[in-house]
Amino acid sequence: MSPRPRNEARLPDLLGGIKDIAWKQIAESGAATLSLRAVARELNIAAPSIYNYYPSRDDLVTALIVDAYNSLAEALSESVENLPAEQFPERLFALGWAYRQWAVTYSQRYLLIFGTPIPNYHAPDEITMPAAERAMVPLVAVIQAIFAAGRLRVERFAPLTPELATMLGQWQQATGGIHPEILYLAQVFWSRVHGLVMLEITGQIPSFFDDPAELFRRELNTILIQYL
Amino acid sequence: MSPRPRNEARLPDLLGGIKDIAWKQIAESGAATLSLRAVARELNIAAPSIYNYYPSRDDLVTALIVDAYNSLAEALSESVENLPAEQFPERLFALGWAYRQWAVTYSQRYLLIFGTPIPNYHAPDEITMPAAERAMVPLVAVIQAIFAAGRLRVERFAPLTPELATMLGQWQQATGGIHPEILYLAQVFWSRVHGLVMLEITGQIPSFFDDPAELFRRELNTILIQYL
DNA sequence: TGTACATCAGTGAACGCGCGTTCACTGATGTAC
DNA sequence: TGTACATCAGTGAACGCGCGTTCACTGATGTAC
Repeated sequence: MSPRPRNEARLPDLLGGIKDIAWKQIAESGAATLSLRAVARELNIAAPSIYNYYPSRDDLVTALIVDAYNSLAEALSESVENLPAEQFPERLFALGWAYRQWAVTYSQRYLLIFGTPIPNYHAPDEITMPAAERAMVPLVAVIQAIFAAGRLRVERFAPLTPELATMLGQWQQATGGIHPEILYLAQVFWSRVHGLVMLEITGQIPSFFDDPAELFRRELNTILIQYL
Repeated sequence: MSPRPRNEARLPDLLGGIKDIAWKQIAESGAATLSLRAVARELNIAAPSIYNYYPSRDDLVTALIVDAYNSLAEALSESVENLPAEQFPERLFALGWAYRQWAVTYSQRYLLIFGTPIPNYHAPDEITMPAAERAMVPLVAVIQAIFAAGRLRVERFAPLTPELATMLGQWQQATGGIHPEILYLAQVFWSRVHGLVMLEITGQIPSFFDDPAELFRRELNTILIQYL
């Protein structure tokens, strides 16, 4: 006797609906206060129903985190897909700009993946880390292309210490041979963009900056001058 | 009839003790889960006693935030106070290094002031913002000294757009005339340092970096090459 | 085609928990005379 | 010096709240014959 298939038509799509409402509530008051009961309430559903879809609150949070990384990865990919491959500065700028754009638009998603870890929640690394790595792929690809074209001005950076070279070597092996300087520059490009975005999202940019985007634009342009 | 003075000797210093335990608990499990009852429990004190010292949980949090900013400001000041005034690169490096050092040592304090805002807590800007600005003073001072010595390589940065110039001009007025480029460079120096530190503290640096300090060192040295 | 039956998504009550805050109190302390 | 008294830091009980999770259930659905 085969198990009866779910009657998809009978009921609203709860699997998706739960996540939709969860995102909505996260957008309103942050991930730390996300509660199954509040989600159920807004769905006009009994709280235990959610357990038919997610075995626990933490599993729902994990699913949301993965979705957030995928959403970011997609935004980054899209930002460069229509730019000619050889327009290096434009591509790098577009990535940085899209990163901030996504972060500002979905600031609570951004904080969910990059902010203070949620109390009493531990992300399962084997699920969460691949998603995080995927989000970095477009950036590494763009920098790799610049490097391959011989346009990356590596000499403008402080020399690689042996210790750092060793660590980057390990990373190189794991990525199937991407040049250490590419990995390094991707990492620090990310950290520079991340730093400004994080300050903006958490409200630490002095209020004189009516439009933090201008600050961001100059920083990105400075990065271009420095990298290429 | 004058009010009776508190009997300081009779009891332990609860005003300080409350904060000490609060810091301890924040260090253990983060600021988001800080609870008056838990603090009282660890102090072997009835929970309502705390209300003799702080009118509400939020006021305690505010006091902690101010302390955290002061602690950071102090660490930054100390890092440069024994360096000769004309050793510009060393001073800038020391500031960045001390920033990371403080952040790594007191990561939960760092997250308290720079991480995801605590849910259902709103910091009173008039208390919190001056403390935050004070923490920036040593950095601005060092960059100002470099600028005054004519050693700041402003031409290496992307040109100032009119919009950004206007915003920096407002900031300049509020600071009593500090040159806009000084303010700008202080802001982006901070954001670069902050970006790497934040990634490290939230566990986003790839695990291949056994010692993220090396990553940080190269970034700081690169900043020095670029700034001076 | 009709009927007995297995499935299982959703339910409502309940458990135990911890929280911030209020309230009337109590009892040691220091003061005024 | 001794005593009546005002002070007020700390107390214990209580309020109302929301949470994650468990449990036995129910009833519409689809299936096997």
